[in-house]
Amino acid sequence: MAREHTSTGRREQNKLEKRARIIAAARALFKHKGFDATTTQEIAEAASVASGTIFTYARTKEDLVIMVFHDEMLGVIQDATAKARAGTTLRDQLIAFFDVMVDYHERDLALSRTLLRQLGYVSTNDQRVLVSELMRALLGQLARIVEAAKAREDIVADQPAYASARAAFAIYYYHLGGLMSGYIDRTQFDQALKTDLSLLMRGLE
Amino acid sequence: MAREHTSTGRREQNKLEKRARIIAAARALFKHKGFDATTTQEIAEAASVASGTIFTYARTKEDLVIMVFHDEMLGVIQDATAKARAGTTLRDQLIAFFDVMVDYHERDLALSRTLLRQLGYVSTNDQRVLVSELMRALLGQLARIVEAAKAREDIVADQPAYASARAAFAIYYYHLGGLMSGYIDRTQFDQALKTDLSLLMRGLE
DNA sequence: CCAAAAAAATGAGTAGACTCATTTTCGTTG
DNA sequence: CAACGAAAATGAGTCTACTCATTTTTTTGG
Repeated sequence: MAREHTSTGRREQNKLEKRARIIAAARALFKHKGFDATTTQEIAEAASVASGTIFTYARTKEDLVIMVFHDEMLGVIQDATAKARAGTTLRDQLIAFFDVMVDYHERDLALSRTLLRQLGYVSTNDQRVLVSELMRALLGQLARIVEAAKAREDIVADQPAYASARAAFAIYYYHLGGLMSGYIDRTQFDQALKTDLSLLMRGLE
Repeated sequence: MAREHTSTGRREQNKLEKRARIIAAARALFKHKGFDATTTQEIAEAASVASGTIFTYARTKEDLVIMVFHDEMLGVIQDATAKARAGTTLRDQLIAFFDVMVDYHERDLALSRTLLRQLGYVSTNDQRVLVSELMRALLGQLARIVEAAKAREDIVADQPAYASARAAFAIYYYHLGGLMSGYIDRTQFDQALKTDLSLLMRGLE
């Protein structure tokens, strides 16, 4: 018999459960002891699998960070979207959106730093898929916000919403890196984001 | 007697020479065998120092990548600036500038990937100093290009040049990450950069 | 239900980045 | 210049992420 691609045989079930246990264990340990101080052995123990099993689910220890974030971030994006709705101008909506994201990252700096590091160094295909999914969700929401601004004639309609969302995110991402690496503090971050997004709104010409 | 801060006693000389040897050895080995395949032992041997000595000059193996780039990148920024002069509009100048940078990164993808990774994860103060210096040089040149565009009334003069340079760089940096991580190819990169910089020029409003 | 094959798990072993107690080199001072 | 203290170099040892040959579990086809 031909199986569905996403089958629910015992094998698939076990894999899913085990994967969930590993991610949960990694999340708890990373938050409690920090990324560096947590060993893959500890994660394996906490997840009740052998040490080698970790590496059939994540090629590297860093991959685990991406997995942990993947789940959480989708929720954060939703929160950010909700918060953005309150704003009146597109610029304020974008700032409100990114504000929620930064608040999230500031809750666990060390871990977010590891995430940012990993986002710029995708090594496996599984990882690429997870990151792509996150980025699609994030840019999709931003593009929707931009579309709404077009509809109410807050901005001109002749620019593709997706490119606008991307440019805004690029600006946010750059300053987030500065904040996470300690080049600037939160006040400077807020200021820089405001300045540069205003610039994007008005244009240089 | 009070010594100059940058003294040239034998001790300082030795340190500078040794540092130069280590960086040269690291550069040669990284280019020849790749970052991962090069061991710190090999670098130490090639530089004629003991294995432990490496770590008095670089806290981690990744720090070595920053050191290697620091020297090279200053030259690349000069080349990029020269190339940018040929352009007629600010947008074309920026594209020409970034073009030189990307060409450079494409010559050794694996190493540039490691660099990008490290740029987002500064761990030591020495590293922060080197990166800050690079960024200052880069954004400084970009700001000068923007200033020139203001002078010839290519763009309006009421935006701070530094913020404009920063926003343009943020857009470049975001797409560079996409290129280095394999989410997009060079053609898509060129297209996206063109689109998003045009957006920055014209503004959303 | 029973091989046989395929997929997944296991954990002892390996490799290599990094540490640190000790040794060596250099600068200073009387 | 000799003796002392400080800075730098050393390399044997540690720690841990990751590998891989073997074992266990699951599926499949007859």
